[in-house]
Amino acid sequence: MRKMNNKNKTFIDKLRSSGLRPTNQRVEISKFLFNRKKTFHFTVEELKNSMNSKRSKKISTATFYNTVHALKSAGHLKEFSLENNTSCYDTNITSHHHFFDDGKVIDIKSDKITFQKLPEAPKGKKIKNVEVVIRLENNN
Amino acid sequence: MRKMNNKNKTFIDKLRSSGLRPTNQRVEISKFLFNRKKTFHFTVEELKNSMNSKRSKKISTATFYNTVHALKSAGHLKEFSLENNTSCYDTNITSHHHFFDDGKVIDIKSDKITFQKLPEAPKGKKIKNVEVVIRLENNN
DNA sequence: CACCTACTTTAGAATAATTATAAAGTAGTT
DNA sequence: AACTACTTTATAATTATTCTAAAGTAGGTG
Ligand SMILES: [Mn+2]
Ligand SMILES: [Mn+2]
Ligand SMILES: [Zn+2]
Ligand SMILES: [Zn+2]
Repeated sequence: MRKMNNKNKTFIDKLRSSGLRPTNQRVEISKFLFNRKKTFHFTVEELKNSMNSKRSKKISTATFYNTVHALKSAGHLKEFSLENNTSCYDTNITSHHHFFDDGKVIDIKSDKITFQKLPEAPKGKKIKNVEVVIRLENNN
Repeated sequence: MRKMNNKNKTFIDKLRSSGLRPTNQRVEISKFLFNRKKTFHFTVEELKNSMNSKRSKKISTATFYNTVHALKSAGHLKEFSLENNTSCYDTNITSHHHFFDDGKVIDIKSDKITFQKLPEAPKGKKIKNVEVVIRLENNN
């Protein structure tokens, strides 16, 4: 049985609401993802390397994938594809947009982009969300 | 030496301007891609299956990948990632946007979406392009 | 506490998309 | 016809991801 303080509360709740028991591995992952000032973007491989490089007892790849998937399904993470066809996860789950700058992904707050005109959804369909990617290149 | 008529001209030129000699396999691929009324979206696997199912002598996977990559590099195809992290190619190389409806990808003409506000690029950078994806779901 | 059972973790195998390799084929040129 | 460079292809390798099945762990029960 593991002692838990109020600071742990939020990220443990995210596990619970994802249908996951707060085991040690999952708590560490959820803490790493959510117990920080700024949101960020990561691939599962990056997450695994960041966390496991600091640990003696490594967390397995399958646990990273399973935990991230459950958090994503519960709506605690957003997922999108990078240009090299790998999944990138976003701890910022608010509706927002992105700059793609070479490998880097940078948030654009939702209110920084507004539309003058948007098409209607085809009949029988409705719009689930609208996401903008602005690709960057160097000046000159 | 292969007889060629004017109708072949355009898609053979796309091969030449991609640095590819117009061999039989490449001509057939380029013809399949560009010698049609409407533009379309495809994965390499779909392209390979569509073409090879009609042929006795199959074109190899590597030739599909090599040819598509060269056409893409020369700007005759656009590439983007589907939600399952596979590459989708677009014979419509004009700047435009997409509906993502389950597995289906539908073009949105550029003038159907206009912006009221767009963010500036970070210093040292400029905007290469702006692409919008509108995800659809069923009504009700 | 001892036990049960369901859930969890993990190493390793499997899969899927893509890329690399290297041998055999082909075409344009002399 | 012979030469050479480019091309095609089968197959192996790689990468990201998912699956499998065995071993580990945690709550609840008596
Ligand atoms: Mn890939
Ligand atoms: Mn994949
Ligand atoms: Zn983001
Ligand atoms: Zn398109």
